[in-house]
Amino acid sequence: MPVTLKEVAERAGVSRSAVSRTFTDGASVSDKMRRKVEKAARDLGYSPNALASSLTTGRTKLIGLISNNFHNPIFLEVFDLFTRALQDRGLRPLLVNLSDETDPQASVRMLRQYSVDGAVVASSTLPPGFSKAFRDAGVPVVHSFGRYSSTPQVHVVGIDNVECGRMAARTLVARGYRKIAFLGGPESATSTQDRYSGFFSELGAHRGLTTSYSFADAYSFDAGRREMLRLLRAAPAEAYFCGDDVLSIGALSAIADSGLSVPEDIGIIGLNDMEMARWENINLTTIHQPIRQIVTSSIELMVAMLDEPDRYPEARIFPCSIVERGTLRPLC
Amino acid sequence: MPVTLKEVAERAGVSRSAVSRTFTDGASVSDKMRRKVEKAARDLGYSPNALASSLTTGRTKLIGLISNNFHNPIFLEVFDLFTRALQDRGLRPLLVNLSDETDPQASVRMLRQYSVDGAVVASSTLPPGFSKAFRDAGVPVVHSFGRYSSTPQVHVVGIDNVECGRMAARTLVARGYRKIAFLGGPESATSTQDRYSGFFSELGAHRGLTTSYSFADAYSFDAGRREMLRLLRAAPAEAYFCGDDVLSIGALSAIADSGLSVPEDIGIIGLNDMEMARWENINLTTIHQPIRQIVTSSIELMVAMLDEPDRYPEARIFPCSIVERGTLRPLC
DNA sequence: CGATTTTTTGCAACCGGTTGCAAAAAGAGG
DNA sequence: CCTCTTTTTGCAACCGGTTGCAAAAAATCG
Repeated sequence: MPVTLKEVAERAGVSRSAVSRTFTDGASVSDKMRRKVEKAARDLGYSPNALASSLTTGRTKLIGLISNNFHNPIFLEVFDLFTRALQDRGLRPLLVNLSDETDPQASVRMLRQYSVDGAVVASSTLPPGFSKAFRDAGVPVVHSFGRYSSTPQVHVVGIDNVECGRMAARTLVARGYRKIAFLGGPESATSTQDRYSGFFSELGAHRGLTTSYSFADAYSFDAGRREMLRLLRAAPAEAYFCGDDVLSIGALSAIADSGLSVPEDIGIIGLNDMEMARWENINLTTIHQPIRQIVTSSIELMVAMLDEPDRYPEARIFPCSIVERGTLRPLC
Repeated sequence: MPVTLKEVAERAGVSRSAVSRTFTDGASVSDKMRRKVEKAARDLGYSPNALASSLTTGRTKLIGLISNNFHNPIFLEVFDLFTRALQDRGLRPLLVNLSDETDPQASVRMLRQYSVDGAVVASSTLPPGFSKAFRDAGVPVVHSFGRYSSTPQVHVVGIDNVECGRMAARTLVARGYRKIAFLGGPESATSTQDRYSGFFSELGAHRGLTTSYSFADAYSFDAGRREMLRLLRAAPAEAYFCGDDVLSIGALSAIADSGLSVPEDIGIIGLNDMEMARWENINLTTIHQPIRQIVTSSIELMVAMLDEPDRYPEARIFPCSIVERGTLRPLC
């Protein structure tokens, strides 16, 4: 039983439009009127119904925030950054957990029912087709951490995973590793595929290497640990490029359990540069992904699209860099 | 430019009410009519505007999900569980990040503007007064992980933190530790206060102990690490009850860096039993907090309140239990 | 088959706001 | 003080749905 505009109008003895105008900025109201209305509103504890007004204005300030990764701590930081950035701009995140459901249409329908002004897909695993479905449905969308393409069909903000794969390969080769392996995230993830292809295309340019690969079934500590435990039972490689930092840290845990040590017995390079990577007892050599910039840029793009829905799709790709710590042997 | 009910009505050649009724379950529509309308709707790609209907029905199916902890990985799991549970029931989480803002009124106002059907406060740090503000504003609220009280003013679902403190104290004393300390989370957090008071009230019942305490400034790895590093520079205690598992793990990292070992030199007991706690290279002795049950129960309560907003407030407290692993010395 | 009951349908008002338009009020200028 | 502008205000229609009510249609029954 919240207070309505009509009640405020009656108490202030003015028309409903007058009340509406005092709460719409840019509308023409005299100071006298404004004071009268504000007084009445305060007395009654009125605050306008955002949803009702969205009916006529066509904007809800609701933004769908869609993710399918609720196991990788990096995403807690991502959620933190996204929600703050949205809130700072008066936008509201409607969170969608895609963990099981993966059909874009269901999400699109749901978000349209709630008339979201836009949608942010925050996932390094979903294919471009997923976010495309939003665009097709007329929902402004930006795909954060999505697959890089020189001809993107939707706005993409992220990194060039192929290049990261190459960078990892160059780094391992430079350290003199000859038996080199890729321990990827889920095989179906676009980020896994791209890192894989960059990694092996670069390795292919070098001779005398023994290479192999396998995939963890999720971007999570446990999956990395399990997969590394499995690898250790066979003959492990000299160095691994792990799909990301959580996989790396899971792998490190597995290696420690087996009595082997890093970097003496096995080298590890990760990707993300999450907070934990710099703990002294982890001290992970990794590729830094500029998460804050990606989030900030995604939101800027989203905001721009609110005014200009048909904005030409662009890819914003941020450079990554190697962070040298202690899980690879020194340069020879 | 989404399709509206009116357009569907015109295409099907029926009244708008007919269309509305086919999409409202429990409404009386003949099969013939239903088929006609559904056909037209399908042709046009219509789906009803949830916000418009909320105007008359008074329900948005929007639930505010409020948290101020975006640094503790345990909360990623909490978000995962909450969002799934809500989605399974056709409810939508509107995420509120309280990291900076801490005045309840601002959140209350915002969530009322969006006419949420209810609010879940997921925080072990916010005081009961925070959630009370929602109740006072007529917004059904449940405080998950909130402070236990025998006379709760709002629905509270969680654990008895005082009892957990006692449990930790009993465990440490039983292992023969005499120099015992509390490494709490933020001092202002209700969970910290309760764990502290339970811990020391139990210790007080034993003689010959040396006790001390300090607080980390957040429930995060880094804060735990920093605080333990500080403690190690002075004379550390024999055993620590850490505010929660992330603090424990941060502390373990600090201890490892200092060349000391666990449990030989220092004992640690945590609280939460997060996934990482059972990694073999961490192997943290801790107190298990039944997160899934807390979340499930919170949502059940929320759903019940949607039908019965004035339901008498209750506290649902779940028992915790010690999980013995390797960070305390064996029982003597 | 007609009368009676039950089901289905459409009308019109309403939910809580916004907004184009014209009338009313205020200000400017002579 | 009277015009002419400019600003402020209210009316009424509209946004996309829902719902009570009464009329129309269908079903039941003797």
